[in-house]
Amino acid sequence: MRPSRTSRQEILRKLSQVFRRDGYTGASLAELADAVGLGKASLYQKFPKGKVQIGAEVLAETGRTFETEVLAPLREPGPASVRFSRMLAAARKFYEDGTLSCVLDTLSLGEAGPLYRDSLSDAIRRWREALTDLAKEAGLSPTKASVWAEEVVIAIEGSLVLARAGNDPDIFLRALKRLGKSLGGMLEETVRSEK
Amino acid sequence: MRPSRTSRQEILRKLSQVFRRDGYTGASLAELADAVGLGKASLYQKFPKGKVQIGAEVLAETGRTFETEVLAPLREPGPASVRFSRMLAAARKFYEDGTLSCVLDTLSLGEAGPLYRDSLSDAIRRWREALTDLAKEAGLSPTKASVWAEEVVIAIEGSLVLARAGNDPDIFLRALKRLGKSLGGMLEETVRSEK
DNA sequence: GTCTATAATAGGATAGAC
DNA sequence: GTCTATCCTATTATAGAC
Repeated sequence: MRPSRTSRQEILRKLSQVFRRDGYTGASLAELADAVGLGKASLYQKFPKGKVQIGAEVLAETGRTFETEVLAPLREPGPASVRFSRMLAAARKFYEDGTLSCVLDTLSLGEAGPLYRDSLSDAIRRWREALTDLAKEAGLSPTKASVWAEEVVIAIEGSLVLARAGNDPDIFLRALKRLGKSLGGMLEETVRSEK
Repeated sequence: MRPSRTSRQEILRKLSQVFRRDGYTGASLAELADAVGLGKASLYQKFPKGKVQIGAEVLAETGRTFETEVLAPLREPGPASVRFSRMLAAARKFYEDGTLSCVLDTLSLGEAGPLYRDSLSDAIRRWREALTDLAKEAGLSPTKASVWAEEVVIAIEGSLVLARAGNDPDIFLRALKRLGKSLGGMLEETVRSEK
């Protein structure tokens, strides 16, 4: 039996919500403790190194969740367009229809940046690589595949920022819809240029 | 003589740097005071309502600067493609080659969001409108112009987030380069679909 | 494991001297 | 106008009871 393992995952997911709403500095230990329904002292029992450790473990857990829920569909069998659509649907859920920010954004600002730089860079790289692999498989040249992957990640991050700043989650949903057509569009262009 | 007016603008620009690096919560009064070379008490002389007022005035000043330095080129006479290129060059400078974040990002997180929502929404709307007007003038339909404008803003904001999170400002510069070709690309598509 | 209580420090804000 | 000094609160973190 391993109740503690599951429990820690659940705790980390609740903690991640606070970081994704308030950023690293804005997430106080009081809020973090409230989010998991514990006292501050109990958090220190679980994370002896305090807030820095909480952030690090939240990032690690968020990365695992993102891999299994959002990136996994890209690597499954089936047509590339379907796999990509599944990733977009999973992203929509992961970002709660544009109402929840990305840790790449909220945990890279200010003092948090230097703390988590490696973890953040890795997460970006993995996301881009999974998309690049899919695009190459779909028939794009390595160069075009890489560019397309970069643009997908940029569009998701940018629309999340604007959704939050403009208090308008629809901009995120619209961006996802357009992305759904972008792989096909890139392939058409490629075909056209080959004629 | 009005030395105070100019001086206040310079002060606000220095203050904005702190908000753009550390976010609202992360920008302490000590740091803000340091940035302008004054004591904390002197800041309260200039901004009696404290940090909330500093943020509000920084946003207003940043908005003015963005209008005159980045958006103004879009409204000047000349070919649309040239005006757009000038906006991109100005944006590159405004975001210091991808090393400085956007206030839309850093002043919309956590507690700052509710405080500055209106100002942030306005800034997004003005940016999008200026781009939409340019695109319509260039020959895009109102619908396509609006979509293109949205995608431009999204790409800039998204690439800035990734530049910061991945510690790789080049992604911002690459995004700007691709945007430079995007207006022409949209026009080509339109022409093709009209055939 | 979780709690109350409590340091110790940092942050926002003000008073009053100069 | 700017400073030093100070206040009050919030924040991070720890000690020790249960």
